[in-house]
Amino acid sequence: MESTYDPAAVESRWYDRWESAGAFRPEVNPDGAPFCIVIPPPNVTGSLHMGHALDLSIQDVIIRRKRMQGLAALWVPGTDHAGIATQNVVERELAAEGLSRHDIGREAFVEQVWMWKERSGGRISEQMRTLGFSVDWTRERFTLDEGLSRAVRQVFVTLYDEGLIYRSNRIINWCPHCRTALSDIEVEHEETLGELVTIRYPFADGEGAIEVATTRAETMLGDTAVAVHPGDERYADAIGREVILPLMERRIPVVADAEVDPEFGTGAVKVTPAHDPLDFDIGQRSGLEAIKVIGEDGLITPAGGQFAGMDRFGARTAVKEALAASGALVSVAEHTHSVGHCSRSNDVVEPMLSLQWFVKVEPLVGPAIDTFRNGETRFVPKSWENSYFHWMENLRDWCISRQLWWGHRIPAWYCDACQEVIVAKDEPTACTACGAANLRADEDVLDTWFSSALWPFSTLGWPDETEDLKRFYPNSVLVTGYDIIYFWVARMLKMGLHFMGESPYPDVVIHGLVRTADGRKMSKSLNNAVDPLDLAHTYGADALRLTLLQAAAPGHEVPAPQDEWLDAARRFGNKLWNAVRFAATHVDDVPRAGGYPTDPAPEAAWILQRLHEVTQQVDELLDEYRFSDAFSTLYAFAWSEVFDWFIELSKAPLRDPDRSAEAAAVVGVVIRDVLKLFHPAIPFVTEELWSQLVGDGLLATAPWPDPPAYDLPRSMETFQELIVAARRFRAEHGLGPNAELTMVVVDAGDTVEDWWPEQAMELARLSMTFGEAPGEGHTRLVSGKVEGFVALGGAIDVDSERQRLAAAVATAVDARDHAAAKLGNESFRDRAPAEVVEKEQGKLSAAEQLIDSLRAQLEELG
RNA sequence: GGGCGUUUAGCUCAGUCUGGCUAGAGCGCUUCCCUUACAAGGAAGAAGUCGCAGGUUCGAGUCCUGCAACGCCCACCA
Repeated sequence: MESTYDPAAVESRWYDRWESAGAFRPEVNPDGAPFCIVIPPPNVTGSLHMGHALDLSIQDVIIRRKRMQGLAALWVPGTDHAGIATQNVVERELAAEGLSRHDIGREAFVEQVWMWKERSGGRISEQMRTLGFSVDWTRERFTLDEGLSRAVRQVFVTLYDEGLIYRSNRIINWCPHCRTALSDIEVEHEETLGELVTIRYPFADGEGAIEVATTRAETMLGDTAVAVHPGDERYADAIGREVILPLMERRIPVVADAEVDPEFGTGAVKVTPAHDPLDFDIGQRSGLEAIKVIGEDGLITPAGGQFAGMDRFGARTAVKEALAASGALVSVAEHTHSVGHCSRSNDVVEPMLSLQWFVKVEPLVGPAIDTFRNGETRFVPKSWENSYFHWMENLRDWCISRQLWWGHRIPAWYCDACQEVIVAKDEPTACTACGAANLRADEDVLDTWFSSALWPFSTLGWPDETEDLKRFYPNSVLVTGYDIIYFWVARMLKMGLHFMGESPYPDVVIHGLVRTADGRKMSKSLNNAVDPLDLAHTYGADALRLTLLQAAAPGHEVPAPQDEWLDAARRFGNKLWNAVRFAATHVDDVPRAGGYPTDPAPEAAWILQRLHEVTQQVDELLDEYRFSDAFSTLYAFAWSEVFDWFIELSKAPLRDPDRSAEAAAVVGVVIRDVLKLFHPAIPFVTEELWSQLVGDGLLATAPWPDPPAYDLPRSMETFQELIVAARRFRAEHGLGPNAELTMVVVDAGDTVEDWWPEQAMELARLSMTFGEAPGEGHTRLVSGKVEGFVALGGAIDVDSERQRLAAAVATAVDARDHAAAKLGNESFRDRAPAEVVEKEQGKLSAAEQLIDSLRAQLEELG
């Protein structure tokens, strides 16, 4: 073995071996209970970002541990066709050649996207392999593959037949850039400083006027009424009269509607039913015409009169100027309000009347809430329930049709002869109503999230009754960032409960988003994103994974990996490497599992007991999805107990022919279990080291450790003896911790001559400086047998020793006073639990003793 | 306009649910040590009025109330 660990060389050689051994298939544990995670499918044409690296590292820890625990662990990989995102990418490519998708036509365009998908779609899976994620590639799925498309059509048709999918003319969010409708959550609201324009609408009978305010002046071209609150006395006379719409010179009525807030602005609102949801509702109630003045292209329609053909923002200015010129403009004031932007193109979204397909969500919401209330499903951390409930209870129907070409075609056909709408899984040959043969297929595709919502069961083969579906639905846990709870998690729950009758998973683990050092979201557009593959290249995939896992505390945002942390994680790999290198020179034949000694030497019993405790702790923490705590605990145990302590303690026994076999066995077993415990987090280096130390099969499929507990009387007794002896020794010689004091423990019968001078170096190696007490300073147990001490040398720095003692006295006095004050408090004595009072008394007397001894030492120093 | 989160050492964060040894970790910093798995290492050490103000309690970083700063989410503020 090399003396330093080279991640690049090691990491490149394991993934293929795992895969070809079938290690990631649930079939490796044929008798195990099923355990299943489906991957949140990344965009097929994208590449892995830091958020994926975190999300997938967490899932890999879960799935690898379950696999080692003997469960039939399945992690289903796959990708999402990502409708708008992917279509935009290919359209940009076309644009570079001066073409639009309309130039080449739908069929050719879709073919081009497929080609693009074939070209670049492998990138994600390549990156996942590089980072070591143990998914079952034989079960890989794509949201647009044949099986999932069948699932989508089945769901659509069923929901349509149940009346939960309908087609309707309503106000939707329209992105003029993408030229498609969007759902509510694809709109991002941004606080924007705009203008509040107040306009005077004169009454048609010539007496007076009514003033209305708007932030979108151009929409006034489509006004078909002015509305006021029915109880608003200021406008009681106005209701039922007509006003003249400036510029358009149209007579429009003043109507009453309870939704109008009399407190806002003038209390009168212009009504544009075709371009505002509230206005649309008012229009419905008052039977108003809806005039569409902004088109799908973002330009003013012919209905906009003289402004027709103008861009919507240009029209806003032009309308204001025209209003000013005609004297109808009352005022223009600065006004901050939130403006919707398309989450894909960032273009300003236009509310617009449009004929679209919707999912009626109300009947689906109840079960998706109850599943949490009755404990069938839970969020980890639980605090997400509140916002989830609040959000679910205020849902509006989900607009699912998109005017795109890349996606699942909506399975609807229209008969122009009799206006029949036919929704079916397979294309009908003739109208089911009138028998006409010429049916027109719906041009639109479905929202990408429609197919994602089916992912937990569609990937397992639904609607077919496959073995996988029976075995792995419900899944076991879902891991995702909070940013797609509404997009994805809520919809999976609704669909899973509706179609499978069971929650898709009992646990929903929500982690934070990866933040940059200054706490901002990482994003390509802000140009502050760090490519995880770059970091994996520099520090190793293991280092990246460990760093992310140590940062992932539940309920918190995840700070982006910083160079120092990554470096620390890489150094840990090196430390492990060297520990195994040491062990491998002393140990042969480490068993795959078991091999725990029944009557270990004291230092062995100590580390084995710690191994037992730490394994239990780590198991508990991982069961609670507390990855940061689990791996921090493990890291501290491995480094400061196993490497710094235990390996040092083992050196003497390993050299002693009588004890070396036993010591070697323990070293082998302990380090083997450390490798096992770390394997889910850092699979590459541990697998490599497993091959060096154990060499029996793959670590990836080795059994999870379950080390037994040990009693520690013998070693603890010895440990105490050692400390007592050290103290006595120092007291006798008037030495404090600042003394450069070196001591060793020698076996019974040994004499100084036996050890000195030939063994001087060895003694120095084994010797340690003793602190004042356990926990203060460091004390090492060098041998199970403590018989005496040998001083090899020593000196005291009187000044610093005096300073130290003085500070120690002050601290001890504080402690004593603190304890005394507590004990002097009557209610403390009366009401605190007895053991607490006892402890306090113990503290008091310990402090007093300590003060005495410290003062004595001070005096000795003079 | 609602809701949520955060505020603890120079930096990044645990600890708060379930109140109890004089508050912890990593990194950084100071001193010492290149000795046999590892200098990409080892040993020792300094460093915190736990955001502010009240309250409950024998006892508060932890529970309650208010405030402040920062961040996030939701919302048909015309």
